Amino acid sequence: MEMYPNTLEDRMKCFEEICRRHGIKLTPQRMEVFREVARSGNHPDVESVYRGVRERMPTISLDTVYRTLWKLEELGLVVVLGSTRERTRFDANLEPHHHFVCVECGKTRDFYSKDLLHPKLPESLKTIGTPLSTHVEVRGVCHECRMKNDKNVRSENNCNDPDL
Amino acid sequence: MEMYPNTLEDRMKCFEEICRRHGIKLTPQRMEVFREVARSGNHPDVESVYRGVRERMPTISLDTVYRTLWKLEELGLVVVLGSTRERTRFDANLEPHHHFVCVECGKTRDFYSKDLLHPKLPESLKTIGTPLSTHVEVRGVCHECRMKNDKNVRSENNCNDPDL
DNA sequence: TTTAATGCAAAAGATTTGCAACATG
DNA sequence: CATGTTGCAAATCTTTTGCATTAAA
Repeated sequence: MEMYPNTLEDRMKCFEEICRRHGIKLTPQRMEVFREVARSGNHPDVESVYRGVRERMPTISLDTVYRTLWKLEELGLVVVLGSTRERTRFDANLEPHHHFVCVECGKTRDFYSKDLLHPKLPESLKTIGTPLSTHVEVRGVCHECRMKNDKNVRSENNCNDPDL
Repeated sequence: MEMYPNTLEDRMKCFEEICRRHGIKLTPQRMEVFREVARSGNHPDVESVYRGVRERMPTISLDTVYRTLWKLEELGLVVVLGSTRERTRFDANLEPHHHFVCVECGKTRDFYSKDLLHPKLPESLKTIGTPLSTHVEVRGVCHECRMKNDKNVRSENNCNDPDL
């Protein structure tokens, strides 16, 4: 049974631990940026984080906030909501469907499943609102990337690889 | 049993029908932009659509593509992938969870469900790739907005509403 | 003929980058 | 001390807007 840090205090500990482990410097700016995201349950955007941190640290710059947030994501300490760094994309497929997103190449592929269109939602949702539709996003590695990776692994170990 | 237009031809028909129904002018630019999205299975971004359309219509401007795509979305003819027009947002909650997104106010709230973390995925996924994790996004109306709406409806019908 | 849509150019936003000064490990 | 990090300003990239012109219904 895994445990996740869910108090602000635990999250800060986890943050410091991981920075140390990665040889990443523990600067006051980083601590404040992380604290700001960690204590907010609201999925803040960059501006909100910036505003929040500035109250305690008025000299911090916006680009440091950007850099820090991406660094935190890289370290797996925060997660990006919605479609990450990508541009807006459009889909004319109106048939209800789901998406498989490849974590390597970022490509999104459609798939269909009747079961997933109306899954059993938990009771706790009742306290939040009235559901209208459900969409499932599966993250994974697509076969295309899988094959590419296999090839690269081979290349690393084999100096006779014809592709080199 | 609903039917969705899944051939390019059907989609074009549907598009023309809906434009007419909404009194929206059927310009060559709009037709080309829609055709470009409709025929591509790749969830193209704005630039791709622009490039694609320009091959047949070299004078079209990028802002027309933007305007048209948003108009198509408004008409329900295309769907936006990922987190729409919003900014990037961050989340320090690492515990696996799902999101309830309010279609009115756009706010995202977390919810938890063990069942949804490992739902039964369809066979068809095997042809796409190897799943690592699953995330469910429920769209609906949150109670907050629901109440706001109720109030507005009341206001419209009641000139004595104390809030007016 | 009326009204909405287009193209252009400029503006506005969001995010990134180069670089010198600075702070952490 | 060495290296990674910061702040600033400028650059870049994406998206939106005002306006005169044009085209659809």
